[in-house]
Amino acid sequence: MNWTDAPTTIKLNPPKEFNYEECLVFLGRDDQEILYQLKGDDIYKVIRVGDELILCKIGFIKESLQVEFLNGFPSPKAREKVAAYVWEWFDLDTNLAGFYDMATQDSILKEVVPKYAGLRMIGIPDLFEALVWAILGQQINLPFAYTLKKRFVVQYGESISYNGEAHWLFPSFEKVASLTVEKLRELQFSARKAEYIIGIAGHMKNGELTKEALWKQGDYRQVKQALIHYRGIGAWSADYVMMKCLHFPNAYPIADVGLHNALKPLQGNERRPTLEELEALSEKWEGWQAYATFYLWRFLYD
DNA sequence: ATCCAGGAACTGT
DNA sequence: ACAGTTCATGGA
Repeated sequence: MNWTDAPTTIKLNPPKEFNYEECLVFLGRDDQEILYQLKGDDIYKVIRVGDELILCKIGFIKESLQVEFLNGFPSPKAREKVAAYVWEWFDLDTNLAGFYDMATQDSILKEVVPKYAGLRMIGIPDLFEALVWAILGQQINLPFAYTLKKRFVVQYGESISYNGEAHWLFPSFEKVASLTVEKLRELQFSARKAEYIIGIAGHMKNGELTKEALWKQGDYRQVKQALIHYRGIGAWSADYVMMKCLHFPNAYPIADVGLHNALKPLQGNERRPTLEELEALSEKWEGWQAYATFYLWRFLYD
């Protein structure tokens, strides 16, 4: 992590392949988003460090990501945690040169990837949030999934007020673990999704399910198996979480409808790609499946 | 009205 | 192992 520290503002120096505007396009893709707000070219987001809720204003000035603290003066340790969070959120550890090289040789990616040069994998650093979002997104349209997320966050998350506006934090797994299915049904969660989410929260509350524990499982296949063993997490959700939260470059949600829909026109087809075609693409994209998928989602948004 | 959503578990063979 | 069924509700 390449950053400079100061009491009220920290600066992150991103790698060469970084385009803030492209990242903003992705961040602004849904106006129902509640876990951050865009105002002009600035991003407002609350980040939790221990018991502290730190409201940050993130912008891009002089080739640096600048994070300004709006509610008080976090300790040096807290500032470092915030820097690490933002660094991870924008996936600034990945060197995209290899991906861009590979894309120039690929008949599909070469039509897509250069258009969004500098777009990073905008992640979900919080594991509970990533798992819940994967479950909420299963088999329902995206606008409705955002509606459910919004209700969930407003009902069970914390917020801090700044200039008359509420800034929300994702609910804690401690709190969600003790909810009942009925309480989530009130938000129009299906009974199944409610069970899955409460169950996942319980596994996180007892400490067994953490990012570190998952990484310790070993390679891609082992981590994926470990995730799938939790009720409510199938192959698609496991890959989604490994892509957006655990930073596996070869995570590949092969059953993803968005991925399929993006590939349709790029392959010149009316039909969706077959499983065989998707597996062949995965081999061509080996080591960069997650970024390929992410850029195809971005393509879909155009 | 009908089909599909950024699927997954459950059931029966 | 594999195929069919059920869950649930909003959008097009």
